[in-house]
Amino acid sequence: MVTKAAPDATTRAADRVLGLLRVVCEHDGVKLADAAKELSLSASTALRLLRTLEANGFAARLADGLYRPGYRMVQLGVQALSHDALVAASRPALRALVAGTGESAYLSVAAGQTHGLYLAIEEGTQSVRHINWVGRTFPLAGSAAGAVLAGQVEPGSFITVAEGVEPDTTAVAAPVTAGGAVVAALSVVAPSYRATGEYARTVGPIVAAEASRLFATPAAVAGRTKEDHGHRNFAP
Amino acid sequence: MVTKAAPDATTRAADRVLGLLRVVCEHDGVKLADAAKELSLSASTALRLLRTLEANGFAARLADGLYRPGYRMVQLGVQALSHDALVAASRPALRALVAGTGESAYLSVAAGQTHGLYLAIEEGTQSVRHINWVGRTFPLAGSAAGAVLAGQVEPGSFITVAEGVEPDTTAVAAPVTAGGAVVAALSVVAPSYRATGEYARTVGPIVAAEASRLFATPAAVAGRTKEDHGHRNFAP
DNA sequence: CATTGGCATTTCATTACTTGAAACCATCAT
DNA sequence: ATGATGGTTTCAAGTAATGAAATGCCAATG
Repeated sequence: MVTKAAPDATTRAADRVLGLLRVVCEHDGVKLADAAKELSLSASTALRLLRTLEANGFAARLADGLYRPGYRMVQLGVQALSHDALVAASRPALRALVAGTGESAYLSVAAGQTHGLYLAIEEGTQSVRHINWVGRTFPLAGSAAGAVLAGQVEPGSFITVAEGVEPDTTAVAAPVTAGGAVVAALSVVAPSYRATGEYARTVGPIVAAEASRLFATPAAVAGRTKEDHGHRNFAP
Repeated sequence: MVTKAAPDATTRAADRVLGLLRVVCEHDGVKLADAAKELSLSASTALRLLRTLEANGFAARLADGLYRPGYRMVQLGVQALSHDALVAASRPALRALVAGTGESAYLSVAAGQTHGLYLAIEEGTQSVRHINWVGRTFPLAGSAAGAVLAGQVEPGSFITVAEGVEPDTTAVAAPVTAGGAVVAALSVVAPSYRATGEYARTVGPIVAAEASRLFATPAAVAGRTKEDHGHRNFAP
């Protein structure tokens, strides 16, 4: 059981600097005035806090005057990623999907109301394969993984989307659940020219099985079996 | 030119909460008393700030009472990673290394005084290949990439380490420089049984060439040619 | 069972730090 | 030159942040 933080026991200045950190990371370059406006802060307050982020390496201000994530964010973020239970648990499943289908396999989670985010990737083995990267975001609307993350796919089943948010690709996705909640999507993406005929009917059950198995095999979460991942929700 | 933050223009509470965020992310579970001690804060102050991190999703306190990185850290961290100029620039080089050697290729940066961190990975194409993951840390001492990051390898050349920090592997690494400083290491890691005879003499120059080329080809940093990466230093 | 030690959490008086409005500065377009 | 926009600095006010001390909780031990 995750202990809940007391709702009123936060520190205002700390809240504010963390809010700015989120704003900076969610934009590919944000200017002072926009960051301040987004959090309803005065420009001088936002400037001071952004300077604090800079001094601690969490943000960087480049020549164009825009603030971007600093090296600390990358460093600590990917370290956190590598220790993440969901990502660790997904690795065997992703490898199995590549081995079983030859196509690229992904783990993704919701990131905000409208987008998802790729957290873990195993590339396919074919010469022509879908290419992707950790950290890339995609629209929930119109994508197979998006439908899964929006709760539109029953656990144990799968969805196929051809020519969804990316041209010339066909995606098959299934929900990863923990404690009855959808916490991630497991998906396989192939060039559409290869995803013909019985493709979905062949690949779908494989993806759904791996997704169902993700938190059902104690060995897949070795060392962390006592944690209740149902409370690990990546959506805000 | 990166504008430097004024050294004395930070906000104390914000500094402190960011320091705690760093501490939480650098440990695989830290307890309140240790986090407080590490930053010389009183326990009550640390508790309040850790609760602020929790409330904002940057930290999570699980049943064992230890604080760990929260979903926000993973989410924003990997988004920052995906937008990172160094990682973006390395992608073609990593792919070229895999295409040219068949072995797994990595981009890594220094993370602290004693360790490095894998930021980008392209897996080799062989059935038996080196396996790794984004966010994994490795000791600088005794590793090929570590020697590079410690400045022990001339730009344009390479280093080979057999049976270094990982058994049964041979690593070849070369420095990525920007503005005259070593900002990252590009490396190829193979099972030692394949890295025999002329392996290093064949692979070394390929790695060194790709590393040298990383910030020398305008096309590799499309859209960001105006930034001076020499000031983008990932080491603390 | 009671006691002890270690750690977490709450309380509260103090004041230092945070804040935002206003003034000032810098840049660019007309 | 002027005006608009955005960034930066200044400073007075008061509240938010703080840490010491008290209290609570839990596990280990006798």
